[in-house]
Amino acid sequence: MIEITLPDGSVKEFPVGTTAYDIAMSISEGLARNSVGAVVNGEYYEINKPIINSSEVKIATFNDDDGKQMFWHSSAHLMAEALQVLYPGTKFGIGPAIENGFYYDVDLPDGTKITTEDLPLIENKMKELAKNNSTYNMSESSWEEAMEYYQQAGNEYKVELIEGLKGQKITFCKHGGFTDLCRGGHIPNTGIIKAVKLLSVAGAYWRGNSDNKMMTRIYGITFPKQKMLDEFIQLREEAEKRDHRKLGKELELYMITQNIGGGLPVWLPKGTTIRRILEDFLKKELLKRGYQEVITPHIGNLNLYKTSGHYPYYSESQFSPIKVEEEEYMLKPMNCPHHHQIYASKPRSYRDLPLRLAEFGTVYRYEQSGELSGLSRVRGFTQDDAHIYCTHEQLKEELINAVDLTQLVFKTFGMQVTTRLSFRDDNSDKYAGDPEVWEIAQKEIKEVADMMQLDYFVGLGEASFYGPKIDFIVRDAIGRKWQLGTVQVDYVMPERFELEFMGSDNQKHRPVIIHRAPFGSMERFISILIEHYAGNFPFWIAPVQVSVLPIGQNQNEYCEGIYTKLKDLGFRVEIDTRSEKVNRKIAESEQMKIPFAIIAGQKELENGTVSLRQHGKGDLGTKTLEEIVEMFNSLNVPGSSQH
RNA sequence: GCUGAUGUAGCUCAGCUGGUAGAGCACGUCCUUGGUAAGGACGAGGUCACGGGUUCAAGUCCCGUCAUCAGCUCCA
Repeated sequence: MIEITLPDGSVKEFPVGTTAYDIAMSISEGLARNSVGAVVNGEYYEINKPIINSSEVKIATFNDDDGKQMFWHSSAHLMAEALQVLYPGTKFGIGPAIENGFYYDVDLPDGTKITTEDLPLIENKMKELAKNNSTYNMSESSWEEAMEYYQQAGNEYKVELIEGLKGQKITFCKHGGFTDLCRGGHIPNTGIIKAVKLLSVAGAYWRGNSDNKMMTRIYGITFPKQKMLDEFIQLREEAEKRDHRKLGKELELYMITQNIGGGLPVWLPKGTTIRRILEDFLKKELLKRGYQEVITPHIGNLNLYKTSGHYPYYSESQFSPIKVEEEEYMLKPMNCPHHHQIYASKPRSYRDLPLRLAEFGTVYRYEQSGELSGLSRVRGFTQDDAHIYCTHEQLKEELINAVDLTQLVFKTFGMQVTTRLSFRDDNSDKYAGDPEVWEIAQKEIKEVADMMQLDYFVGLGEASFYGPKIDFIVRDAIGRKWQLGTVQVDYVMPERFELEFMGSDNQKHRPVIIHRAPFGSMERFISILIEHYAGNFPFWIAPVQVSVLPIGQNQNEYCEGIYTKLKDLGFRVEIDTRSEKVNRKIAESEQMKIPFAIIAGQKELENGTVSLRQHGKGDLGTKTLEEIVEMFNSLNVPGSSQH
């Protein structure tokens, strides 16, 4: 007998060679019916794979992440089988489960191309094959046998994968007429895949390396029930409505025109208002926290960037230098070197530190054309940048302050973030500076993260070339991840720019630099903000807070008075005196997602009152202007989530 | 930059297998002065992304370029 420990901690005895299915049955028939596989000591097991030793066992169903992974991994096999039938000679690369579904990278036979139009065909073949209820059968062979198999099959991709598994037993998975190199962890049979949707087809470099051949990647998702697929599709459609590129146009926040240039967003009046509100909010915080604001030019001498090392390190992603009177200038790709010049402009004493220089600095980077996307990825953007020059002793406290400010920003806007400690990859030579100093910097960052009880993960190889970072990452409406805020430790630039301060010991010392930007880029932050609120900005951010709508032209004058009063009080207000019906005016006010509409007809004019309507909620009834102003004042504070 | 898809009026989109461009909204003028999500009439508006080619004839077919979208690579 062996002992099986279940997730709730209970331990049961089973005979040697029992299966997850037997264990599930012993709990309930329903669980057994819904189980798609099992996690045995952290490894994925098929439901019928014998368990030999005492183990921790978790039964996986489609309702948990492990179950989904097995389901989608198995679905990738099914898609591969369909592709093999439809496009004989296809070579298969890798086909993993991902967060929402799966993909398979394939190398199609010469002359074959798969486009979006072909996807339904493949879908149908998958559904057809699924109905065969084929089981996923695992088998094992020696490394040499496996190698020979794929060498004969002429599949250089699998050969490469097997090379990486030298000396190990190789496992295969076979279902229907398809055999694949596979570690294991499958659903009981193809028949439980009831709903199939192939989502997109795109190119993907083999092994993620742009020097390698580009394969065809097909993304798909499957479900055990059609209803689940319907819900998934509906959710996706809802998400697309939040897309900032769509809302940005509809709400007249920004535009991008080729006449100015791709990736160079133009802020329209309403978008500019939002941006100014965010800047005002942050500037106030910065002053409280001892920052000093500076302004530096948009271009700088190329020598600066040679000193910093950004040029030529990033020369591929910078605009070409501009030659003027025998000197070369760069559109600044970052603000740091300019701030370092301010630091270096006079002798500094330890008494001056920490010196915190802040700038909403606009930088220009040559991003590859295929990368540009709305406000998220652009060629010109403004960082809410600052550089903190401090002593080593002050570093931790300053890091804590910087992280705290970043957290305040996300809290103020109610945004969910994940935190990444971005560390160096020891196997890479892209980093500047002494590895030992890196170790220290990373240790300091980790200590701060622990001290502040950040819920973080470590990203190796995610550091910048001059130092480790704490990055704050959010998702956009369609699930893509973007880095927003960042706090970085830098021992390299003080060396390169020979920054110094006079210590209390009358000796010269190097300061440490913290680079930090809570919003990150104003453009990207606002793109996320638009999607976060689905364009329904809270009152304090809304570019137009209230629209005044006279019912008939007889009330235009009365409404002008209200409009002027609100405007004088500092509210962002619009008035619509057109000879349109009030329904039309309301519709347009709602469509522009303006938080409130003040409506006045003959009745209100005679009583000296107004009627108030809230966006998305409807008529709030008759009020006096005083009541409304009081309410608006209470809503008009940073961090207020009310609309 | 790479792979694939797409590009028609300010916006959203129609335009079947080639036969000389349409709708709704927006815009302008006029009528209408209305009670909580779109009142009516008329009008103006397009080198069908751009450049070549095939054809008697190209928005439609072919090639190239540019841009947008999805993904890959990259991201100080």
